This record gives sequence, structure tokens and C-alpha cells, in this order.
Amino acid sequence: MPPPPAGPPLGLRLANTAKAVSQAFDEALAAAGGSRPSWLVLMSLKTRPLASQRELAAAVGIQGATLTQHLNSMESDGLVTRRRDPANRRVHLVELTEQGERAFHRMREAAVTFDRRLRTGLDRDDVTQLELLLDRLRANVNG
Amino acid sequence: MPPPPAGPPLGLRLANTAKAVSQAFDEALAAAGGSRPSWLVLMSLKTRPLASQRELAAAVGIQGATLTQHLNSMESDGLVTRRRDPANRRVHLVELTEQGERAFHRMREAAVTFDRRLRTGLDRDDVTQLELLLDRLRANVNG
DNA sequence: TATTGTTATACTCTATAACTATA
DNA sequence: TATAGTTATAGAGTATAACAATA
Repeated sequence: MPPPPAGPPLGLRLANTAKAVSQAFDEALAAAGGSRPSWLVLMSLKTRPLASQRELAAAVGIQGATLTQHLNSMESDGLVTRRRDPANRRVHLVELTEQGERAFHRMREAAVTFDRRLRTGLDRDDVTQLELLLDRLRANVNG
Repeated sequence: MPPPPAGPPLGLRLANTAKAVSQAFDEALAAAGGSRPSWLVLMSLKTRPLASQRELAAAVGIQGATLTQHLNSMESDGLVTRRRDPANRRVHLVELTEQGERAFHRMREAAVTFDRRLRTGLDRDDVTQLELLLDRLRANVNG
């Protein structure tokens, strides 16, 4: 069994890289007038516009009550509206406003630009390899 | 120029993986009675025991005032002591107590065990490759 | 004046528990 | 009773600004 390699442990290196990348991404989103949670919410809504808030929270990876907080801000910022589903009045349908659509497009552009920057100097094989390795790390901690 | 690959963008995948891995690591540290900031502080202190708080904050990657908050908790938990440097009384020397030493060893063991789990099924080339790719991502956003 | 560190305060993201409305 | 969502509250981690102590 080989000894572990030198330098900081893998988990710490991953965390440090993710921190640096996430900060840069958050700055890019902020420059486009957004934030990470609002971006994740808008992206999920554009993917499945009719999701209930429960589905939406699960898609974003947060609790329902946490989602409510973000939706409150987004609604008071005029990005989304909530109305009851006539078919089941317990369910609130979340929909993008015109302004929400524009915000989504601005953030998407920022995200695409950021991802291009992130990939600089990586060819397709590098990206595939990296994604594969990341998936294996996740499997190792989730198992 | 090839189109970007399908699926979530690279930055999002990195963030998601890092979130899952970080949560698992935080749980492992918590089970050992620690937390991420206290682990980073203790690790930095063991590496350079005489660092001033400014150096320490920089090593951990946080602001000086933020470090003070963590040191306050750690001091009231009996893990560290602060005393003025006789040579320059502006500087506070941070030192581990006996209890701090024991906490460090518990957390280190948890971290080593975690890293072993994280590497499951990865050979040394995989790890090297992953570290290389992470470094390139970081360089891309820092540049 | 400059440097080191602390205190006061606040922000963001998150969570849990108790609640309301609906079924 | 069960489900969808909200409100109230709290906690962790972070930051900035104003301050005290020291040089």
C-alpha cells in the first residue's frame, strides 16, 4: 500500500479549489445582479416551470423553509410570482415575471462566460476526466 | 471550436461535488468534536506554532476579525491560549493547550480516515491527475 | 501615524419548530 | 390526519467599521 502523497490532503485541496472557484462565480453572478440561490432557483424554474415548491427545493438542494426565504426576496425584487394552483390550492405555482426572465438571461450569460473562463486550457478529454473523477469522489462520500 | 459538453456546467458540478464532500467532512470533524474553522486553525498552528494572528488568518483564508471570533470560542473551549509577545506587545501569541493538542490529534485522525475514504478506488495517478486539474481550475479563476 | 488585534454589528445561507391553509 | 407552504427564530460563518493598545 503506497503512502499518501505529500501536500495537503485531497479533501482540503478540493475544498480550497471549490472555495476559490465559488467565490469567483458568486462575483460574476453578483456583477450580473444575481446571487447563487436566485440563480439556482431561476435555472430550476426554466428547466421545469411547473414544479411545486417542494420539488423546487429538492432540485436546489435546500429545505422548503429555506426556499421560502429566497422566494420572498425574489418576489419582492419582482423576479417571480406565486399563485395557488387551482387544481390543488395547497400548492403554490412559482412563475417568472418578465423581469425574472431578463434576470435569468443576464445570469445565464454570466454563467456561460464564467464556465468558458474556467475551462481555459482544458481540452474536452481533460473536462471529461475531471468530471469523472469528481463523480467518483462524490460516490465515495455518499456511499 | 467544439460546443460545450452536455449536462450541468463544470463550475456547478465542481460546486455540487465540493458541497457533498465538504458536508461529509464537516460531519466527520463534528463526530471528532471539531469544526472546519477550528481544524484549520489547529492545523496551521501545528505547522507554524509562532505565527501571529495576522499570519494565522491569512493561512486559514479569513479576515483577522473573523479569526478573533473563532479564537474566542476555542479559548473558551480550552483549546488555545493567547498571550502578548514580550518582544512586541501588539502581537498575541496563540498556543495550543494540552486539551488543544488532544483535540488536534482527534481531528487529524478523523481527517486522515476521511481522506482514505475519499480516495477509495483511486490510484495514485488518478489523484495526481485530479490535483493537477484542480490547480488549473484555480489558476483559471485567479488569473 | 502605522500596526495588531478586539468589539460591535450585520449579512448570507442555512436549518428546525410551530403555525396556517387546504385536502 | 396528512400535505404544502410560511413565519419565527436561531446558528454558523463571514465581513466591515470603529475602537483600543502598542509601536
